[in-house]
Amino acid sequence: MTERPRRRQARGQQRMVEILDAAARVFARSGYETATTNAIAAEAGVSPGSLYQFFANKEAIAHALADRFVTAMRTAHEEAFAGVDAAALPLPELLDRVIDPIVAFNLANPGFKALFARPDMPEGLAAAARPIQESLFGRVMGIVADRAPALPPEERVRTARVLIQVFQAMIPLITAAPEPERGPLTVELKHVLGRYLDPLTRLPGDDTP
Amino acid sequence: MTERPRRRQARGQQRMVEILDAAARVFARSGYETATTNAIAAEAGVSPGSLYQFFANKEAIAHALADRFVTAMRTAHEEAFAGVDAAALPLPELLDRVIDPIVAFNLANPGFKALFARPDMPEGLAAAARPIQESLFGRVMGIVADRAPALPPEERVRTARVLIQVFQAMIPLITAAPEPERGPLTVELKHVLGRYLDPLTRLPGDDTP
DNA sequence: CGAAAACACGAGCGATCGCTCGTATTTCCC
DNA sequence: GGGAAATACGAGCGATCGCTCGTGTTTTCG
Repeated sequence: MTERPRRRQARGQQRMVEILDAAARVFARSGYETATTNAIAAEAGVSPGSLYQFFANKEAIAHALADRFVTAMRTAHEEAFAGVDAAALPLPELLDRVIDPIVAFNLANPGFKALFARPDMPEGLAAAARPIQESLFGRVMGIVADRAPALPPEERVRTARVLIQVFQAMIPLITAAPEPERGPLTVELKHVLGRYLDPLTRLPGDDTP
Repeated sequence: MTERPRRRQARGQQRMVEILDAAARVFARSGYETATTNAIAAEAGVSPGSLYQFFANKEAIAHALADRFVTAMRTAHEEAFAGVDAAALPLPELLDRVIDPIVAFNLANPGFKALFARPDMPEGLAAAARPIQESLFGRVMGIVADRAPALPPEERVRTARVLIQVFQAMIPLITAAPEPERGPLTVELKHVLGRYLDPLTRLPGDDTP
């Protein structure tokens, strides 16, 4: 039933990397559905037959690419959230610390959104992305809890959802913008999130500036 | 070269409406690429041959659907922006007046996002949606200009872009949410936009509450 | 009424795409 | 060196899908 995994040579592992690189480019250009496996093979400089020596089918390619992205994303998240004292840091600094690495990740991995932002994403792909989404949700929840401890849990969930949604919405605007516009747009993103979050961090009746 | 348009009977016009209704449902379920014309025909209770009596090809169906949505959207926008004195109205009231009708439109037209939010949208479709996007952009620009006249034009453009992007990002969160969550999420949307916009409406040094 | 146009049907054509298979070459390892 | 496994190739199979076409029915209109 299950085919035993084959022992990859160094050449083969290199090919797999090349194929995934090519797939990322093709998916970014055409989207998942429209991209053809033969086009991925051609982009990688490989025959269709060779491609299927390494990946069982099109979805397996996407899945391997997803795993690679998820790993890179996890690293970016760790960089973004590690050692950040959400309760003590001034809000602007906190936003800088958290947002800049994740924006940088999305700029460095242009295929990422093309693969994961699609509504017709196969279930297997969504499953691969879910742990990283939940991890992100947990971290944002933590920050909200640290900075707005008086907020009821239900509203805390809602706030975290809104923060993540707004953030993810601004990413394509930033990555698609020409270079000189990216900095100001990132500043605007921080304004949106910061001004949304700021009033929640004050207790009722507290009017310190 | 050009085929002359045929004179539609009442029965035919009714069929076209049914086909577009069916297409909206199928597109909403599967997305544009994955949806098959035979599935649309079946959903409409019509043979594939009949479908092509009314629409030249798949893209023509999407285009007609786009036109329908664009018209409905224009109506919703007019309802949202007409007779709103952006300079005089308190910000919360302004947000209520503008946001509620557009949210209602998106709730009433679930196929809309499925057709227009896709990255692989054919160019013809994007062209059909562009006038309405530009109209929306112009209206938001007007509001920003009314409420923050001191803002340099360049920043005004950026602000309008951000407002629209954030708004459109929150729409799927609201429409996908179960009913009891929609109200609170809409309130959050207004908070995000309101708090982002509020500081821009004050001149430097103005600290009225 | 009668002819022309519009409407309706559904089998199947042509093209595309994911994927296979037979074969040839390269690498590993004893 | 030599056999096995891994890598490489590309023509083409099978399935799917957008769309056509031949045929038959209903509506319109003079």
